[in-house]
Amino acid sequence: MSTIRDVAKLAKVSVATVSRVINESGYVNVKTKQKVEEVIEELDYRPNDVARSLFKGKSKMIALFVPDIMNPFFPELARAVEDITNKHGYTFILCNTDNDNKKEMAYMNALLQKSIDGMILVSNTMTASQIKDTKVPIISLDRKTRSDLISVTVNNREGARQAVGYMKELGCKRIAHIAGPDSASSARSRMEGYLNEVQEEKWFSNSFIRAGNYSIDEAYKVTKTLLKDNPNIDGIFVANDLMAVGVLKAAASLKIKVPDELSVISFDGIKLGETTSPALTTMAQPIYHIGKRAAEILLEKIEKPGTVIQSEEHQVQLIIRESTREKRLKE
Amino acid sequence: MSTIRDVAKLAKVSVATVSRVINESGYVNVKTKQKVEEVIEELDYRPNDVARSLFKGKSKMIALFVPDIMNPFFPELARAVEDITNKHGYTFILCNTDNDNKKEMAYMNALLQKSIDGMILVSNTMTASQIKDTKVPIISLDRKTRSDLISVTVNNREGARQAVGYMKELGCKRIAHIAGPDSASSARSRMEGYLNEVQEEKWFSNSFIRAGNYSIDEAYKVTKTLLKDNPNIDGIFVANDLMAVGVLKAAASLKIKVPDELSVISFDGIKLGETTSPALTTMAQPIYHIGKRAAEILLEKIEKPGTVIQSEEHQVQLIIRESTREKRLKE
DNA sequence: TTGTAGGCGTTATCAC
DNA sequence: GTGATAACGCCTACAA
Repeated sequence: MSTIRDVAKLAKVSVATVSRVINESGYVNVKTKQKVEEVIEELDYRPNDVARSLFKGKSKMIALFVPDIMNPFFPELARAVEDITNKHGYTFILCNTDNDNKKEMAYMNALLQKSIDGMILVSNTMTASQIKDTKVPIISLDRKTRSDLISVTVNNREGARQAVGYMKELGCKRIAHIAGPDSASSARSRMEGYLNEVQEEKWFSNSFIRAGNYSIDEAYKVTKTLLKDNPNIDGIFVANDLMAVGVLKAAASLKIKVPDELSVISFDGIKLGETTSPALTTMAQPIYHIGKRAAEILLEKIEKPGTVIQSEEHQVQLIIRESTREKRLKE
Repeated sequence: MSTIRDVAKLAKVSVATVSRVINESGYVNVKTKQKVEEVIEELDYRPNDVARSLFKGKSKMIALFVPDIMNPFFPELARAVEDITNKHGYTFILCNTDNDNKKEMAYMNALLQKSIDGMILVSNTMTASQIKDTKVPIISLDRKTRSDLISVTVNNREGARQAVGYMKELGCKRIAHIAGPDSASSARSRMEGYLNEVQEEKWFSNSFIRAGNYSIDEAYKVTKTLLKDNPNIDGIFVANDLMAVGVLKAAASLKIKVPDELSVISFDGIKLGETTSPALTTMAQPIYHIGKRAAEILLEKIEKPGTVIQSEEHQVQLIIRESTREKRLKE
C-alpha cells in the first residue's frame, strides 16, 4: 500500500497538497491538482482510514445491537440499517446480544475503543446509568430502554387494541393473549392494548393471559395448556408472529381448526407469517422503514451534532390473511 | 477519554512502562506494575484501538459478505461467524452484496482501507483477478468462487443425489427439478447430482428442469407452469428450502396435494422448512457448523500466517418431514 | 527494570 | 497556492 508521502514524492509536492486534493479542501492549482491525481491513479493510492480515524476521533462505523439475528424479525431491520449507513459511507457492525446485559456492555466498550460513531440498540436491559457518560450518539429501536434514549418504535398499544378489536368484530367471545417477555417494552405495550380492549368484558379472566418469550417453542407449550384449560377460547391475540407459529402448531396438535374453531391474530408482519398454513393475520409493522428511520436519525445526530431530534412512533397496519374468520352465528 | 500519557504521568512512569503492563510484554517491576494498574483503574483508562490498529496495520475486524441477510439461510451463518470472531476478540462486519459485483468490490476496498484482517465471502461473482493482489486472508463459504480461494462447503452433488435417490425409493416415477441460479456453484452441483440420478431414466426429459433463482416467487411461477405442462410429475427436487415454499404454494394453487399426489424434497434445512404445511423433507446442511468452521479457519490464517489450511466439504443429512410420502402402488 | 524517541498515515495550522 | 510540522494515541527498538 502506498501512502500519501509516496504520492507527494512522486508528484513533487508536499503531503499537505496531496491531502488538499483528496479532501477537496483549500486552494490548489489546477495543474498541480491534475498532476497529483495522475500519481494517485498511477500508484493506486487509497487513503488509510485508520490514520484518518485516529486523527479525527471518528471511525465512520455504526453498530446495530439486536438480541439474535436468527430471530426472523431482525434481518429486515438489519438490512435497512445497513443500506442506509452504507449509502452514507459508513461501515455496518452487527452485534448479537442474546438480551444479555453483560454482552451488551462488552460490545459497547469494545466499540467505543474503536471510535464507533453511533449505535442503534434493540435492547431491554440497557439502563440509563450505563449509557449516561457515553458521548457517542445512541438511539433505541423497536423498544424503549430504561433510559431517556431517543427511540423509533411503533404504536404497539394501539395496534394491539386494533387487533383485539378486529377479533371482536369477527364475533370472538373469548379472546386469550400469548404475551411477550415482560422485559420488552413492546411486549408490555401490546399486553396493555389487549387489556384495554378486554378487561371490561364479563368473560375476561386473567387465566386467558399466558407468558411467552417471543419464541416458537415456549409459545407452543403455553398455548397447549391454555387451550386445554380453556376449551371455550375462540380467539388468540399473539404478541408476535414467531410465537403465532407455535400457537398454530399447538392448535394443530390439539386438532383445533384455525380459523374455523379458533381465530389467531398476531403482530409484526414478518415474511414467515405468509408461509404458514393458515397464513397469519397480523398487525404489520413497517419493519424496514423503522430501521431506515433509526439509521437516518442516528446519522443526522452524528453529522450535525447540534440538531435536536425526536422520538418517532410509526403506525402498524392490519393485514388479513387466513388465520382469522368471521364466526357464523348459529341460526 | 484518558490516554496512555495520562496514566504514565499519574503513575510517575513512562508511557513505555504503561504499554508494557497493558500488553504484558517485557519486564516490569511488580510494584510499578501494581501502581500502574491502580491508576488505570482510577482513570478507567482503555487503550485506543484505532491508534493500535494504525501502528500494527491490523484492525481486529473481520467481515462476512452475504447476498442478502433477509434470505433466511444467512442469519444462521452470520450468527456462527459472529459468535466465533467475537470469542476471539474480533469485531464483526456484515455486508449485503445483492450478488452485485460492484457492491462487493466497493465493500472490499472500503474494508481494506480500514485494515480489515480477513473476509469470508458467500459470492458467485468474485473472480480470481479481483482478489489476487489482496494480501488479507479471504475464504469462501457455501459456494466456490471463480478463483482458488480456500472454501468451506457442503457435498452438494452427493446430497442432491441422495435426495433424488430417496424419492425414487419412495416410488416416484417422474422427478422434476427446480434449479438454483446457474451462477452459484452450489446450484450447479445440486443440478449435477440430480442429473446423475435421473439422466438415464427413460422418462427423463429436459423439460423437467426449471430454472429458479433461490427465491420463493420465481419458484412459484416456474413450478406452476412446470406442473401444468407435466401433470404426471410425482416428485420435485427443489434446489433450496426457500424455493420449496414457492413450490408448495404453486401446488396448493393447482389443488395438487403434497405429499399425496406430489412429493417435494429440498435442500438446506433452514428453520422455515419446519413451519410450512406440510413441513419440508430436506437435505439439511450443518449451517451453523460451516459458518463456524469458516471463521475458525480464517482466524487461523490470520493469526498464524504460516499454517497451510485446506478447503473443507461437510456432509448433509436427510431430514424426513411431511412433504414426501411413499407411493401406494395400485393393487 | 525503565525511559527516550521515532514512526504508523492523516489532517490542519501556520507561515511563506 | 504551497510547504513544513505538530498533533492523533500507541508501540517498540534502543539506550541507560
